Amino acid sequence: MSDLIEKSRLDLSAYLPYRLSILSNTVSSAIAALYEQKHQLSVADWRIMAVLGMEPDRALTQTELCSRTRMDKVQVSRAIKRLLNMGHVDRIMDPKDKRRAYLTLTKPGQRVYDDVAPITLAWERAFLSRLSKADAQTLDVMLTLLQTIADEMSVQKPCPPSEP
Amino acid sequence: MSDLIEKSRLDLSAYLPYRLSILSNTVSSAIAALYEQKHQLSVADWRIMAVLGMEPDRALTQTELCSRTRMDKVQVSRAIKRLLNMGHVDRIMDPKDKRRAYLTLTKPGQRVYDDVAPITLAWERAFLSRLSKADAQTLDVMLTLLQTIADEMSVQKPCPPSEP
DNA sequence: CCATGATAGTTTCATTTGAAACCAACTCAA
DNA sequence: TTGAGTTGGTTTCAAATGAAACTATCATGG
Repeated sequence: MSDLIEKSRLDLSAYLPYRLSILSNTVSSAIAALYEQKHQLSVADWRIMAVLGMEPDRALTQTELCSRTRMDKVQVSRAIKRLLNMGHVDRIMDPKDKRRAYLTLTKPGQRVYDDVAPITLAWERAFLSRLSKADAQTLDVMLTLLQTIADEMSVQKPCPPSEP
Repeated sequence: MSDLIEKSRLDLSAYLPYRLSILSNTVSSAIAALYEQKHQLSVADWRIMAVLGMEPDRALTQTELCSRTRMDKVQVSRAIKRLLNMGHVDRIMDPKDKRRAYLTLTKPGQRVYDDVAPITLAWERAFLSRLSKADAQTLDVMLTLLQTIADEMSVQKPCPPSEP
């Protein structure tokens, strides 16, 4: 039997961070398989498109995309470059601030979005349908809680050695 | 309110695979921070050491390490190379089958293991202590279930076009 | 105005990664 | 035997990644 609490020996297969990592990878790659080959999109590319497609009327800057996707600005910059080349997104300069540009999906980009989004949602729905309604709700609450804890426990960066 | 079941619009922040990915990354990097700088170990390196340290008496081949860590053979090969250079693992040829070699932790490797393993376990314990005992058990069961579902849903590779 | 510093985003460069090719050793059937 | 196919593990090469440096623009205090 397995008990997550009382453990004193490190067994990878029972180790929470490892299990989370395996689970996340399994899920991510199963879903990526649904769009990667078909539309030549990387996970980063699709994340950008997913956010842009969510509110088609609202244009976002790269900085906003960073926080929405939790990717860093270099990743976002490169994904945008690819998406521009593929003609999936459009970029218009902010006339008020020439550093910024607003990004939206193009018509073809919208079509890709309209193809992929339902597929990924269907996957999620199929996945969750394997759980009871109660379990699905528990999972939802649990994930939120776990993320909160993880965030709090990440903040503890080692103090820099005090300067004399 | 959030309901994992009834969704028809893709909202990344409520999307299970995305949430899993963020959570896993948050946890992994928090833990990696505990040993990466201190011992110059990558996550792959540490996984190998964790498995080798678990049963110090038993020597494992790289192939066995692959399945225990769920890393592929290239990753394992490179991690082993680094660990050999650092003097943390020892490799002895199988006299019966010259392709194989058995790997174990060296004395210094053991010392590193004995330093790191308790730290990572302590992190996990601290994390889990934020949950009620009941929640921790629920989490354990849930993770096992989710992994089973994810595995099943991954198998469905597209059928190769039938040959005439 | 101008200097200083912050912001938005890009590029560079060294390192890491992944896939596929590769090598060497083994098995087994003819 | 031997030679066709496997298995265990490594190398190669091109593409992905990350950190840090860089460009360009804006904001602000003097």
